[in-house]
Amino acid sequence: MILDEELLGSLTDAQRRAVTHIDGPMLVIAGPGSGKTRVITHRVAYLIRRGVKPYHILAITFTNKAAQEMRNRLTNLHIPPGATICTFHSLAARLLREFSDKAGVGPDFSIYDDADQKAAMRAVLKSCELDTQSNPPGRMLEKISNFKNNLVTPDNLAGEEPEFITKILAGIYRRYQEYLAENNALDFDDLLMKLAFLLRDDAQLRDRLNNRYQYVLVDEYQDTNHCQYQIARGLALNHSNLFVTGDPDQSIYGWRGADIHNILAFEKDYPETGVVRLEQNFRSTPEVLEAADQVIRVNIKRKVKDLLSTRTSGAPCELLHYSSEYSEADGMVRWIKQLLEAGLNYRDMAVFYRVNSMSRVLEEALRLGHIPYQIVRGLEFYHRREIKDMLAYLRILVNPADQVSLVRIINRPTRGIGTTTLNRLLDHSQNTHVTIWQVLSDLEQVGSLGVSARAKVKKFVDLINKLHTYLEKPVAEIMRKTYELSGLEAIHKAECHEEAQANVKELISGAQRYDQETEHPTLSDHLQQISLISDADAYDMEAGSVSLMTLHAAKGLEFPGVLIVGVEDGLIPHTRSLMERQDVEEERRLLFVGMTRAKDRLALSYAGSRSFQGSTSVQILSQFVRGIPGLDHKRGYYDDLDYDSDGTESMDDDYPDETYDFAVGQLVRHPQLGPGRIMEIIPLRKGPKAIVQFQSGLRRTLALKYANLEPYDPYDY
DNA sequence: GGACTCTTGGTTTTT
DNA sequence: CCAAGAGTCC
Repeated sequence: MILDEELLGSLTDAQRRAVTHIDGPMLVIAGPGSGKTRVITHRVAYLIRRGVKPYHILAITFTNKAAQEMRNRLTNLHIPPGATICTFHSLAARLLREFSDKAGVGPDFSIYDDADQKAAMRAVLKSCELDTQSNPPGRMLEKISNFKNNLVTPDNLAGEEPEFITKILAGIYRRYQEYLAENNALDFDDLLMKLAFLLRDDAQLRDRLNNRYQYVLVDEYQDTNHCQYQIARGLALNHSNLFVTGDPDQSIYGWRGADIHNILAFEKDYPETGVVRLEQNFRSTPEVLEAADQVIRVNIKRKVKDLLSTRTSGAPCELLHYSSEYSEADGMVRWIKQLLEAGLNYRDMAVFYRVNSMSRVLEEALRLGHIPYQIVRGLEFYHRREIKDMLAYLRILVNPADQVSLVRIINRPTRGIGTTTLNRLLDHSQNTHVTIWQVLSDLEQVGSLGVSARAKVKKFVDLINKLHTYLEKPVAEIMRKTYELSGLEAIHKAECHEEAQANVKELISGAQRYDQETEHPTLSDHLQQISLISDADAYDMEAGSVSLMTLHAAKGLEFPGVLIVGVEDGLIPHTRSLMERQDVEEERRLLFVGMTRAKDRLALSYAGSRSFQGSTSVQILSQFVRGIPGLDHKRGYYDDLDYDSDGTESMDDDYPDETYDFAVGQLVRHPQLGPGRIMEIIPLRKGPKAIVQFQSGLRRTLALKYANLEPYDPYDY
């Protein structure tokens, strides 16, 4: 224990209490910039120094990137390796692979991404003779995803609701699951669901895993969904050494099934819980925190928490106003140059936006301004055609049952196998209940096939068989051979498609890195890892460039200078969250997360007009920011359109500085009408009126002055 | 069987 | 406005 001081010396009392907590459940409510990552890392280090074997520790992070970083930090602390540090999804993939017999899948299962899922769903709808017009695959999948996130199986569903629509959906869900099983494939949600079921139903396996992972740590617990909740619970059932950290104010994945109640109710779920609050913020200036607090404080569903900056006063936060997204983009370039002059490096700056589509205009401006930048979108690479083609070939090598991948490349490059031939093969497979690969291997059985078609298919089968012989080689080598022998390389060369060649090269060097870093590299394992890569994983801290990313991807990062663009109604909060999900609070949290990434300089910008899907619409400043004090409201410089013809400013007339006691989206109680939610606030000269949607279904417009509304909180803490 | 054009639809966030 | 899917023509 002599070593402890060296490890703990730099920590605050609260951090130290969290790090040194030994047995039993522990909840760390950690505000932004409170050193949460540090606490988790140090805790892992502390446990190991106390004699806990590294392989008894499981730390679950939100992204692969975060896992990688934690591993690096531990190495820097001279902690011996061996702890399992990964995301929920990679953990699930790993365990399902290890216990594939119990999970009812082949160990080399494919992991289907969005596009694969859609292809699978199309095939299912086709086999059910349903058209994709009235049954959009995307919507079906969204519903199915929700079911899976809540551990609802087709069987549960069939019994539950007798409604016609649900019945059809249950049938499709069932067929979809069967189809995936036939393909030896799992989608993202399956990974979690299968593991959760395994932990629930197989006590022997659960005990074994409880024994293996005696200390379980979960980061970003506020963004866990029901599946993940059950997995965490199952893993810690016997020892209760469950250590979770999170911040309810930073829960931004509700739309994906994340349930903020998991963290809010942790103390109830685990009565023995020790709780530590980390409220000091070491990251941001008081100015940044004050602005961020103004945004978040309006939320109802939260535990009130002060953000206490440990830093001295800095620059005021700016609010920049432009006429259009183009002048906003120019403004961004000027903002970057200003910060550069003030002594920051490009890598110290980041620009966040609500939707990916906003990056285009920004990119153009950056290129024009000769500013180095990186767009943090790791998935983009894997969505490219040439990469998907390569991966489809590789998947078939390890998982011949994978029809989705097979269909993708059986005629790519074109080898004369058209839709007719393909359909004959698929039909035969389905009618005789023989896997597609067996059908291909025994073409004589398919009577409907002509001689020439048969020869062409045979050639394809020979190709795959040939590639099979390389399967024991290093992964990079298999890829090289695949690229060459499949003919993909030839068509890329013939088409002078240099970008495609470069991308495949990049894919191969990724494999090379994997080969070197991994103890027992296999193609199958590498493919599964690739499937679980996320956008955020692409962020390169070392690069000397300005980072551009969505607000979601910004989670967990920090930058000396942050600019958030498009702070407008309709974007933050997004129109769709206002319409459908009634979850305006999550949008508020999203902006809060973005703002609290800033260490020293924070700027928000908005444009008076923005073109969107071809048409231009008038935009106004986000309701989240309207009227909050402490923001230095400026027009974008050089932005002629922002000035009236006489040169005077008129902005204050457009956006009254009024502050309301109530906000859109807020839950309120009316003395007579009961609980409801504020849908809209209309500023009038006589005072603001609110449109309130009551729980009873009634919708009324009330003058706030007279309505006697009071804040309503359905959740008691 | 394959390449090309036309149409339609879609508003976000992602493991 | 732009991409994916459907339809059309060779």
